[in-house]
Amino acid sequence: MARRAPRPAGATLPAPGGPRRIPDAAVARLGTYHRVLTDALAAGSCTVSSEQLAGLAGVNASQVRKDLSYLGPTGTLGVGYDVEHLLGRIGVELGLTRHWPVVIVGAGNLGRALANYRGLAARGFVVAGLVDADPTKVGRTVGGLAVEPLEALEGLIAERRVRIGVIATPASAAQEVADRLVAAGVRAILNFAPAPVGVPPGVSVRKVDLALELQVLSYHQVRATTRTRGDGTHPRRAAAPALRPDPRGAGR
Amino acid sequence: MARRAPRPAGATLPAPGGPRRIPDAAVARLGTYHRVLTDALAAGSCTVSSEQLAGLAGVNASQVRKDLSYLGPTGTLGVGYDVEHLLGRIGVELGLTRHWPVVIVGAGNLGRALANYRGLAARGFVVAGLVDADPTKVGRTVGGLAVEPLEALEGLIAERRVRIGVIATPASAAQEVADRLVAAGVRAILNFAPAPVGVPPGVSVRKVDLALELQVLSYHQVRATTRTRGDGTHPRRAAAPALRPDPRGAGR
DNA sequence: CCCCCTTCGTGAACGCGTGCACAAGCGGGC
DNA sequence: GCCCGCTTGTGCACGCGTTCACGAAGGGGG
Repeated sequence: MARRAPRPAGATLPAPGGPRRIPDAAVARLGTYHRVLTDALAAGSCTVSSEQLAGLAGVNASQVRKDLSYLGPTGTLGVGYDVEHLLGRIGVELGLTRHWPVVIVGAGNLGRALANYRGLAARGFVVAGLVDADPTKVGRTVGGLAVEPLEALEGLIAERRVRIGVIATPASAAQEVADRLVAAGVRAILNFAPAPVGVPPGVSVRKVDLALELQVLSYHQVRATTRTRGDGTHPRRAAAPALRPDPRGAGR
Repeated sequence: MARRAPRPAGATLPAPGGPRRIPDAAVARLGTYHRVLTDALAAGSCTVSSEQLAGLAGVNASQVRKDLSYLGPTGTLGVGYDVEHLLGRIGVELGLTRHWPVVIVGAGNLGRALANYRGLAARGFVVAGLVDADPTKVGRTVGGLAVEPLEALEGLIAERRVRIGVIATPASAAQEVADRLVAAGVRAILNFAPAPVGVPPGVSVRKVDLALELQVLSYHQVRATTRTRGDGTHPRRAAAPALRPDPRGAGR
């Protein structure tokens, strides 16, 4: 096959009149902005500047402006951003204005914790089903929801219009569960199992691996101790996400 | 436009005898390799090629080789990597050979799930303490561990040599907890609270926000539906992490 | 009515992470 | 003993994400 794709001309330019596509990293930050803006609105703020918002979200002010620019012109030039308007704008773009039925596969520690977690419902993610392969877990009630057998997965997805699935099973079952989710119509998967899942194009997957996060921290500790400031001028920016002290903690 | 720094000779080499620093993204993948290699060893494999390992971990083969090259020469040229040797090498670098006492702050749904999670202990992360500010939760036993009052945090960290802290509290308490953790000697924090925490230099922080992950998926769904492939040639690589089918699923 | 201060939006540069292609080198077969 | 195939390790280029710096524009004070 052609060595090195000849770089199709125009690939850089997305589409002249097409709607902007927002990079994942920016989408994640927009979600953060949405949360802190909700708090700010409750606290009585009508407008915020990019600098204020940056302080609340723990990022750079330039970053805030660039992220918000993906939404089109949303701010007033000498004033800042209207909190209410901005919340609406982000909500529409991220789909937070509607309800997203979610199915959780696996009623273990993590699955149950997620089913109980209020933070999900607060952002429009309704746990429409919780299934488990273990018959002894079926029927138990978790967070006002009965655990259903794994066999009910497909019917449940179709009936309740589920578009997002959460895999909270052991690694060995992850791929099979993913296949069934996709076959049943799920288009987005959040995978907590420590195993990679392959999905066909058009399906989104995001992976969260708790042990992996701790391993990265562990590595930082090993580095910090084995070479206790032996060479480096500064300990790298391994930490300290450039967050200024900010006297008042996010309005708690 | 070659103003681009003329590449000072020797600048590429960090330090002749100095240990190489590994980017966080690579460290995370090394953790994944460690896990799949453990499985492979149990399954009887003595050596693996970068291509095999890539298939198991769900990444590119080049990526595997580049990541492993951070560890120094670890492979045999015509054969591949010795599984046992590689496991040892990664384990040392990531600090998986020792035990890391961990304290979990917040005995809510998530905190309890983490305390029960066996995947942590399997990688050397021992939950040395579980504390909560709510008096009604103190004394309850979770995963063979009694919930202790928040006041016991400092003593517990000092006594059990805790270096890693996990914040599983509401957002409003996150910064205060982080400050106390750092003051008590914790050098690495895993933050599950949906709020940014500021720490002094030298302390590592990683953040996991469950609702945020779902919001990113939600955004993908919104985009996929509002513009049902009306323009893009391909749906972007929004998903499909370049994982080839790979007939034999990771041992399942 | 004019001027200055504030603040957004964005073009450009920098650095990082990712993927490709190739040279170097080891092991097995004949 | 020699050759051939397989696999590692790495230089290189591309694209993305982040940050800086500046032009444009609106509001308030004199």
